[in-house]
Amino acid sequence: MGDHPLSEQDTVALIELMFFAYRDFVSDPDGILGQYGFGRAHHRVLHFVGRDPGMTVQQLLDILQITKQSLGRVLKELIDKGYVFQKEGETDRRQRLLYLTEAGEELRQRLMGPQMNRIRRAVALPEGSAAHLYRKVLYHMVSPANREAVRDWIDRASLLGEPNDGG
Amino acid sequence: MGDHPLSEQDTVALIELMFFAYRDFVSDPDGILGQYGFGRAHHRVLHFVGRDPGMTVQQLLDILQITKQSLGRVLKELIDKGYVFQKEGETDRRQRLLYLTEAGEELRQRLMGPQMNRIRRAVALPEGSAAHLYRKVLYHMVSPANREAVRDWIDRASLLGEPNDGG
DNA sequence: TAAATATGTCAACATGGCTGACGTAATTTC
DNA sequence: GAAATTACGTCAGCCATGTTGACATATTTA
Repeated sequence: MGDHPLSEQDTVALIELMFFAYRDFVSDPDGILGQYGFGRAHHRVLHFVGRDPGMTVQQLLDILQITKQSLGRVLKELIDKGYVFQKEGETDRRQRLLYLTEAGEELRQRLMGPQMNRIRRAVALPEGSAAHLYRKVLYHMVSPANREAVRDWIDRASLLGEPNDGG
Repeated sequence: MGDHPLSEQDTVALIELMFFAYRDFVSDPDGILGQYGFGRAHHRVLHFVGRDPGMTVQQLLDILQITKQSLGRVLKELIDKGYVFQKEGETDRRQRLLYLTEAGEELRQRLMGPQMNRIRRAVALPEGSAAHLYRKVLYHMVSPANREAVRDWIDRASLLGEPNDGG
């Protein structure tokens, strides 16, 4: 069971579904972002900073895997418009620890809402453990070299646990 | 079973895995594309034209959901470099039906290879019907308004079935 | 004290989206 | 048969977001 590889046809269908699903998945927040003059890059920053308040700029760069120059632009805009603020590190004063303002956390929740609904609907299938399998499959889609970082992130962020949600 | 919604934590983990997985999934072909002076947009065109040879420009636009101007640029490059060619429609001579050249089909296969491997590895889990569930979940990630088009595409392309592979 | 680290910034460039406008050939409709 | 619509192409300019390379500053580490 699950021993022989997936057929060519089924595999191609999954490749294409990856394209279609991601396309629609990221379309959810786009309309909202437009109202603020933001783009997807801003969304990513809001999301990850909100998940791990006090993270360093370097940690964010590692997660996003973009250059600091790319990050710089969107981060500056988010700070200027009052959605993110920085605090000097206590142990290491070179660091500029990242936090969301109240407006930032509100926006983050607003952006996450439709994506959570979409995920929940997609996973709410009759076949029992769809969510578990789906998660496992997506995890194995991540490149082996990145899996430890991703696992660490998910585990850590889960421990931190939506700080502004559970109180 | 699967009755109550997914927990906040689990849902957020899936949202993030969607980001990480897609990021790495599309990274596979990027290196190859660079050798040809192409980008992801070229890949999409190669893929879908190869899946449905003789498709019209408008059909391709509907699949990709981009403007004809955006498509125009990459399509022109693919034609100029000899990976795609056009044929006047027989019943409607306004149409420029799209086909891959041999080089185009070769490149398409080369780009698809690592993604197929990645999908197969990700889906080859002990839990029996992982592939089926994963596909179902991804399908339900597509916006309802787009599901009929996506289902039609997958079904039709599956019927056409990788023309340059099975003979 | 010297080297490495964390961060910021300036400049230039590439990709791939977008809108708006215009043109041509072919088909369809009235 | 004239008019409207359709399929496609193209020019021009704009925007978002990625890139590289270079340089500066403050702080920590060796």
